[in-house]
Amino acid sequence: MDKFTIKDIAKLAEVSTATVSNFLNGNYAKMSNNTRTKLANIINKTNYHPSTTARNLAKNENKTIGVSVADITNPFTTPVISGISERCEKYGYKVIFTNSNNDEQREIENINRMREEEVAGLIIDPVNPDSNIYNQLSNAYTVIVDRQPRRNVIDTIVTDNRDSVKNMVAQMQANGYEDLYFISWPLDSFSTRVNRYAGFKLATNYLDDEHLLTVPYNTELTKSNGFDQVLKKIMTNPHKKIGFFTMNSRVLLQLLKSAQRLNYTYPTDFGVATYEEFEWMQLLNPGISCIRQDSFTIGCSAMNLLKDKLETTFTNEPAPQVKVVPTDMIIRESF
Amino acid sequence: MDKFTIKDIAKLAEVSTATVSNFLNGNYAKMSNNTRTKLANIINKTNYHPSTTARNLAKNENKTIGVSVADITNPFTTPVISGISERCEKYGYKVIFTNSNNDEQREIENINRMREEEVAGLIIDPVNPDSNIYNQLSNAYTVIVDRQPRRNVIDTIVTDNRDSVKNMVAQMQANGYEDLYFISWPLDSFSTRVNRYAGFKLATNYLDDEHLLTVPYNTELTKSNGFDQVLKKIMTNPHKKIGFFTMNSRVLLQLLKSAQRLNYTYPTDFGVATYEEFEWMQLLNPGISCIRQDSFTIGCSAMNLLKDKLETTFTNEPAPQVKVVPTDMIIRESF
DNA sequence: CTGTTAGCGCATTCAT
DNA sequence: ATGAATGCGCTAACAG
Repeated sequence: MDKFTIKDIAKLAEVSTATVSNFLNGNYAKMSNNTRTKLANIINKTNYHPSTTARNLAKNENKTIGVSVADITNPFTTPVISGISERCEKYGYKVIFTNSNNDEQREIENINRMREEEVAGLIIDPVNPDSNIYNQLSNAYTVIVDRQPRRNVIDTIVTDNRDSVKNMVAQMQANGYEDLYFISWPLDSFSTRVNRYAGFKLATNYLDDEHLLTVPYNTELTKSNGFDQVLKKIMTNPHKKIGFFTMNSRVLLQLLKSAQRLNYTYPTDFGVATYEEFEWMQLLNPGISCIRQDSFTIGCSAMNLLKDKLETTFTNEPAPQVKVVPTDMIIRESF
Repeated sequence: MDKFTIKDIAKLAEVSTATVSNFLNGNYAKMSNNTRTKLANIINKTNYHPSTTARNLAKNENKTIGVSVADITNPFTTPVISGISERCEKYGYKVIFTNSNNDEQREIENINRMREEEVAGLIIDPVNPDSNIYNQLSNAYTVIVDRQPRRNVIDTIVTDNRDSVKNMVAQMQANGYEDLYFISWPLDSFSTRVNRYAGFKLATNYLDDEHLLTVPYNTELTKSNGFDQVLKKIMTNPHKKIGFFTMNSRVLLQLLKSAQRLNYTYPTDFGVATYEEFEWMQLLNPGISCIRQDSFTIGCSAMNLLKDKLETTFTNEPAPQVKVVPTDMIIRESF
């Protein structure tokens, strides 16, 4: 590629490198209009571009932020990345990505690698938000998205998990559904799942966990995994209108597949609603009521917040905050 | 973060910075075993990490590669990125991402920005592979994926578009389907679409384009856009078994939605197969026969190739090649 | 307004 | 086997 340096430009323009540097940094006050236009011309003609590497070294700063995502194949992730990228571009940051592939060890390595490479800030979609690797990270330069740590030491951007579920389930109740079930992958301590379930309990007032149904994570849809039995048992219990809320679209897929095998249909035999919305849901007839989360906005918010933290100097560090991004409730004909 | 430099380490170990540098670069031959272990200890204890920025500047190299994707929300893209990332990690490259959002202008800006930032190489999933921006790029440091330029000047990794469609359609013919249609977004000059259609014609030997049905790009599934009429007309033509091949999953969605509205079902009223496979297809009953492409491998191959190009010095530049990544044909019950 | 100069953190001859 | 010196391309005082 081009081999021009600031020296070459200085020589061509018959000025010093300092003047060129000033020009590059927009300090036009420090030069005559004459040299300013001359420089502009030369730089334009030579197609010269300052080396970011050298610049970073000299200024001892690095305008790149590092992103670690838990699982890039998770459809939730893509819009988040998209939001982050767009923001970074706008703010003049570069962004480097790593994928943990749901592997906690891998995540640790990735984060460490990025830190060693002196990124200015970190945005993390954590595999396990309660991992203690985050304790070594400073809230001054990192933001967590999606999954929320139990002990909050770092700013976190999450979607409205609890209240949106609560509202949707309340809606189901308003439509006469009395026997409600929350279907989810194992809750473990994933805040997304836990909070969605919390919303469910808030609406239903169930005291125990009898209405929490779990299906195994990442299983083949073609196999029943015993869920068929569970479903069958529930469905043969005829006193009340039965409704299901699924924790995400892949769980919904499990439920529908199971129902298909057992020949149950909605909204006749049961009502259903889900967290998440995807294009393929439009194929389903009747349409599925769902909670649409705005992942793109989550990405944007994360970067906005990070930029603020990076570029403002606080006299005293503010307490870590949790920002909740609102969702849309889409009502269709599934209950 | 840490403020240790190579000087500090040198001082602590009572050696010169040169020795430390040699240690860091694995030139153990140039020092005694004694200083080697001493250095190892100190570096370990101080948690010192050399500055990649300074290193890059000194060596005048930059181990990061730039990736430009046409549309990050395209489900094809995610596994490609995943493959690239994984490879980069393995080979010790960093990777920076940009999203063109299907905007050619934006893509140009992104690519230029990355070039200015002195990335070592470029992997491009192009918005418009025939754009002349690629003429300014050297085949020495760039690889194109997915969409294939008509005039090939840069190495390209694509999925097996033509032959896999040909084979699938031949399969449909073997099952007795005689009136076959290829449904696609407008072909324009997108190589993916063009090549898939070429495969279709190869199998069917249709001479004209009467059996090419196009649906508008990115439309709401809930609207018919006139496709319902087209479908209806075809379906009322009863002499032969009718079969459809859809160019990708989103087009499949269009077809199925339309069929749903008109109350046609497969494989009774028509047979169908599609390019691409996604998880939600498992919901469809009967199952849809499809061509599964290995996007992850495409990403890996792209990075493999790029690494080769970057790290080997050619006496004479080899001619640009097109690498075709094979697909899987999944036969289910949709025809 | 413009030029001189001393770093930024590291790699790399060339001596010793 | 080790060290001193020089430079990578740029920025930021400080002089003038």
